[in-house]
Amino acid sequence: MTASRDSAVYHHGDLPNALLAAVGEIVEEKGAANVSLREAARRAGVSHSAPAHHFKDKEGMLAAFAERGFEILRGELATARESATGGSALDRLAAVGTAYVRFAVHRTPYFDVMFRSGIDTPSHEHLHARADSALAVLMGAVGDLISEGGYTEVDPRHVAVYFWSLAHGLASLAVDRSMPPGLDELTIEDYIAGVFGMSQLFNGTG
Amino acid sequence: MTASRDSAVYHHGDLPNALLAAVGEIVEEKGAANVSLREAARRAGVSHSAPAHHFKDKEGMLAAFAERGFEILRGELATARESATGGSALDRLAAVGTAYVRFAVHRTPYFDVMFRSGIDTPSHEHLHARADSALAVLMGAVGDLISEGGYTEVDPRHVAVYFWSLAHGLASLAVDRSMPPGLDELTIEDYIAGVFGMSQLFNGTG
DNA sequence: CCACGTGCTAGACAATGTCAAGATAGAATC
DNA sequence: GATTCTATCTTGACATTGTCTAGCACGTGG
Repeated sequence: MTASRDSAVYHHGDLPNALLAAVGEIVEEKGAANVSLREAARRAGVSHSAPAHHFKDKEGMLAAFAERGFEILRGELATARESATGGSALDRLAAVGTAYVRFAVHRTPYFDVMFRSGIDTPSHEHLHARADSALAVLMGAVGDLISEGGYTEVDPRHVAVYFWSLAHGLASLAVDRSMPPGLDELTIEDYIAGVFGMSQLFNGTG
Repeated sequence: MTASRDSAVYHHGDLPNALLAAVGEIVEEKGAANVSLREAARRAGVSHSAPAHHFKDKEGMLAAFAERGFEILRGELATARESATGGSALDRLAAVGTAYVRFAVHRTPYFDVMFRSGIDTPSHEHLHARADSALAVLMGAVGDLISEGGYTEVDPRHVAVYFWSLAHGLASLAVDRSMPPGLDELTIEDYIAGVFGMSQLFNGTG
């Protein structure tokens, strides 16, 4: 309310949010590789070097955007896990994996910046923490499976990486729309169901 | 021999290759996001706009580099598949998946440009063909599994996407060095063995 | 009413992608 | 062997970008 005077307001009011919103638009329109500080500034209606005051540099702005993405992802993974409380640990794990892929598909700009914009996550402390926090939901579901299923012969770390690989891989393929040739006739949802359904084969061991 | 006179040779002799080699160096040193036409030209010892003559534009150069990557990948996948001829179809599939991940780990610059540089693969006809060609090896191994194992209740397309997701996901995580927190004590090879070993659970169905 | 700091602007610089125009050398043609 | 021809590369220019330095605007506290 305060900051919507016209155009030449000196103090924007909420520039960081406006800039991150602009980043989202740009990624959607032109891809993560074509985000620029100046374009974001233009869309927010501020001068070309205003962004530098809130984010250290270009990578800083992308990191802030990615941070927000990890927060959302964490929320969606947690929701999925909880809403599958009734089922088995495997069901819950599949639900988390499904939510992961859906996040990538429905919030592609976030996914792109988070994983394929070339930003070095570990070097951004805050971002790194948020990423771990989102991942912790998956790890928790894996922990459930291990303890509940009594998989004594399987290394829990392998199970964790297995599910994350599956989810992340399917998400990447889906976002790239690079399904194997002749296989793009099925919808993403079909593949999600198929791929995570295949993980149900875990029941075979014990 | 002919083109290694000194520096000021007008006709380089093999500029395209020299440029692509330079791209490989740059990606390794500064990441795929920081490749530039001019830097590549500098390393090849030619003028700043020489690359444009061989590759339409920056994306064209990256596409050519990615093309080369898909050729190598195809070769390594095919070799893996053949060298596991003795084993079961599932063994062969795991061997192909393993080779995929190893390619990503050992030839990271290629993998980065192929999958995370933001180039739009489908829009580059030649590149698209090479990508499909590499993928065909995986698809072939999946076909073997289906026909040999008699999996009547499973959609072959799901199996294909399942294995590709697994391989591509693990490859991405490995390249990003973003194993779940506390899980980076195992080597990539451990995880490759663990993850594809877990696929052996397929034997449970049939 | 005046310092004062936060939030932004203004101007400059080197680097980049891309385009237009020209130079150079080796092959083709006669 | 001289003359076109063509692929290959150079030079110069321009708009755009990231980043740096300096300065301006405005609300707050004295």
